Amino acid sequence: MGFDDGCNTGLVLGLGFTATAAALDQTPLKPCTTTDHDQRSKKTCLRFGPLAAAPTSFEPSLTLSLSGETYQVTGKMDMNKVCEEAAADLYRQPSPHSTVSSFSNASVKRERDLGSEEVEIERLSSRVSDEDEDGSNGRKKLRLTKEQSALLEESFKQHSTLNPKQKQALAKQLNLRPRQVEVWFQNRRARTKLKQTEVDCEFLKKCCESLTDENRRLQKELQELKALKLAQPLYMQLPAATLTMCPSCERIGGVTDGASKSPFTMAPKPHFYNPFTNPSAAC
DNA sequence: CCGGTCAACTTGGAAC
DNA sequence: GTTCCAAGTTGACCGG
Repeated sequence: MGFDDGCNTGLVLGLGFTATAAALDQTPLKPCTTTDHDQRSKKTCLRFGPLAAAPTSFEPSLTLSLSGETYQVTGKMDMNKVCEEAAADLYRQPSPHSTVSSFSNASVKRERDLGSEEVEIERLSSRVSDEDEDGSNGRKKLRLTKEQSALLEESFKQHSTLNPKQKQALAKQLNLRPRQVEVWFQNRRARTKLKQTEVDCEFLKKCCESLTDENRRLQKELQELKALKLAQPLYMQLPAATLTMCPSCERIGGVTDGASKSPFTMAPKPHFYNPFTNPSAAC
């Protein structure tokens, strides 16, 4: 049974969630299933806008209305700060060890995707050989050196995506194949997004907790107001919005709607007396 | 041995 | 058709 069932008190309790319009209107929070994008997997995910476009502030809100009077409670968290802290976590350095690796079996598609010039550069710049020591074609794990990682991170800070020219230049500078640079950036963006999702998730959890608390508090307040209302005279039990005062005779009028005979019935929409547009509605 | 990390891969969709 | 990217996966490697 609903908690407001059977008693038209005119009290309205609302739970809301608003975000700074400028931020959210470009990147709406979009819960989704991966079936949007990928029908191979049944896993679900929460997708948000990219890091740079993440909402900078959410304002969880809880509203309590008494016949048109609205009390609103909002909470605010600084997303920028949270994001910065999360990003800082990502900049740790991998421990350097062997940089020897092998070419993995490059796909036909990849060969096709690369321009001939790029393929040539890859061949020349690769630190690895086409063959493993034992002649097998299994892929070995490449670990980037500290310097390589640092430079890639530095570059990523400047722009999270690379155009072909930047990719070539960076690859040359790092003595890596352009493909490796490309893959590193792809993986780096994925990590950033993952981290951001975790941060967002934590944030939403906190919001949910605070709103639950606030909801509990307002429910209690609502019960108290209802109890108070029952103790009042009959005419005062009418929702405030349905009461009109005639400015000339100063008499209180009830609901004029013929469908609502009972003084306890709520008007579908709160009706406010406006002396300019609605002269003496009560009479 | 196991779980975490990360480079490399595959696939599919969007933009051109 | 080509290219780029996101999402998901694989497999090597490492530390506990």
